[in-house]
Amino acid sequence: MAGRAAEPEVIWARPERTGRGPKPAYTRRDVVDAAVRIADADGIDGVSMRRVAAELGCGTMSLYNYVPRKEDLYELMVDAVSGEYELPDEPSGDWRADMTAIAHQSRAIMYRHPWLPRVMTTAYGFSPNALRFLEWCLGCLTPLDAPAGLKMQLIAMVNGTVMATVANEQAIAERARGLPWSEAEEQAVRGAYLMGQVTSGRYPHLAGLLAEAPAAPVDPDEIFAMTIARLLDSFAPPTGGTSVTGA
Amino acid sequence: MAGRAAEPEVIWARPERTGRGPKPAYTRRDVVDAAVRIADADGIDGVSMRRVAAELGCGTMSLYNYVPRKEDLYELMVDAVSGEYELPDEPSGDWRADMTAIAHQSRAIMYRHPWLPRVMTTAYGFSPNALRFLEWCLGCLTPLDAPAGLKMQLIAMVNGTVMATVANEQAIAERARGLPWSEAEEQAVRGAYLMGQVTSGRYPHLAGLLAEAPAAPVDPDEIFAMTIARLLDSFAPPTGGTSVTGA
DNA sequence: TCGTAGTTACGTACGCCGTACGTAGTGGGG
DNA sequence: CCCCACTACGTACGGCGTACGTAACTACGA
Repeated sequence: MAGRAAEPEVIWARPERTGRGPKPAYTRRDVVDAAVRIADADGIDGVSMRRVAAELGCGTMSLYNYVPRKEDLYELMVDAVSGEYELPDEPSGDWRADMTAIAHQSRAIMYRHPWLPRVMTTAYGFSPNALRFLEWCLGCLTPLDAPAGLKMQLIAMVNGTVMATVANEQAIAERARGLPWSEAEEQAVRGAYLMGQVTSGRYPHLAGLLAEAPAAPVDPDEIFAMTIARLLDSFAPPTGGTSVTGA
Repeated sequence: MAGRAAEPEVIWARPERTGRGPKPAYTRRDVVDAAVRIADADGIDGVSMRRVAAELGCGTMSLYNYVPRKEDLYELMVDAVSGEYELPDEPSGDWRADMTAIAHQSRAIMYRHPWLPRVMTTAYGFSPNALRFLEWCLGCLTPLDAPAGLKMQLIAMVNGTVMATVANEQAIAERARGLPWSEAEEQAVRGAYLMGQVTSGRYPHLAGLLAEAPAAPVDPDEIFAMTIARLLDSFAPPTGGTSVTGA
């Protein structure tokens, strides 16, 4: 008989081995790493059980000894890259600085793994590294005098904002994968349509915006930093000093 | 010969009909509505070309007369439900009120169509209704004295926040679709794992948070309203009056 | 010590999926 | 009026997730 029956369980609670039987050729981590490599290279849709097995050099169905369902593989992938956070031993005491640093780390991780935002909308939960991350964030926020619920909101909003930002920045690139034509063609064709619409006169405000835009070429990093700063301000306005609202 | 060759194009620029030949049995809108009905009922993964055709009562391949690729169907679906925004003829003049109303409409739409957040991370672009929405938002923001780029950031952040919020609230329900067990079992099993971890002592801050939580049962609507208010504050702090920071 | 039960490995097969391609029939424009 | 662009759609291909069966292997209880 093959792997155990499908029953309600969380992948994190399932032991990788029980001790009996032949030694497995790989570890669960090997499988996940292979999947992450494929997703980084070819996008998340390139991750199929057959492809992962090929990458590993084993039979497709052998994977089911390590991972009960593909959904669990996704969760394991998210957890694996969540392990890339480098969290100091102790928070600095400046919660704004700590949260800003965390946000930048999140962004860097999502740039390394552009499939993350998409997968996280379905396969995100309280994985070990998610708990580690959450615990760290709460630690950073101890200096902030606020009820626990508010701290959770802050963390959630920072995360959500980073996700939305990166997803937005990389939308075209990610979408272009597996299209019958190139990314450049896609971008050109979409840009042409947008221009046609805007110059049609039906969207005066939008036209005004686009007319103004080229005058101010923007730096994504700067925008990101400003966005996060503003977000943190909204939870605890900086005591005196200049506002970040203006440009 | 069947439908035209695959070439770079935007679905919005492709005419639905050219005039020649027999009258189509359906409209592009019929196809999209059928897809939306299925997604609402069975989740986005229930939307397959075969299923949509069955819903419509036609052959599978007939759909390709209306929609060149499935990806385009997704974009059409997003645009269709984006048409559910009810936008007055003129902004009220109070941009905070207008943007708050928009955010609540967005949330309502995403509750009606829980698949939206997931699909929007890949299939979102400058569709007609997206342009209409954007134009409206920019109109609402004319009273706000800020550079165009900042207004775009504001709009993007409000949208992103709504998406992240709803996606988070509905994560378990959406994930449970197509699982080999029930949503209740899923939730129970995940809750049990979480409890086990938190009570292990490895996550003191998190434990403290959970100990505090049941004392303050939360109203999602209220949290959402507060989050949006805070977000808007961060772009233009209310002139005098109480801060919304505290709970 | 040894049988056996639990495990690993993996080939085969089923029912889905998106969609390329071919064919038949229809009706508007030159 | 007739041609041909167009609609409708059946068939088929290559891919997917994974249920199930079989064979080899090894740690443990008797």
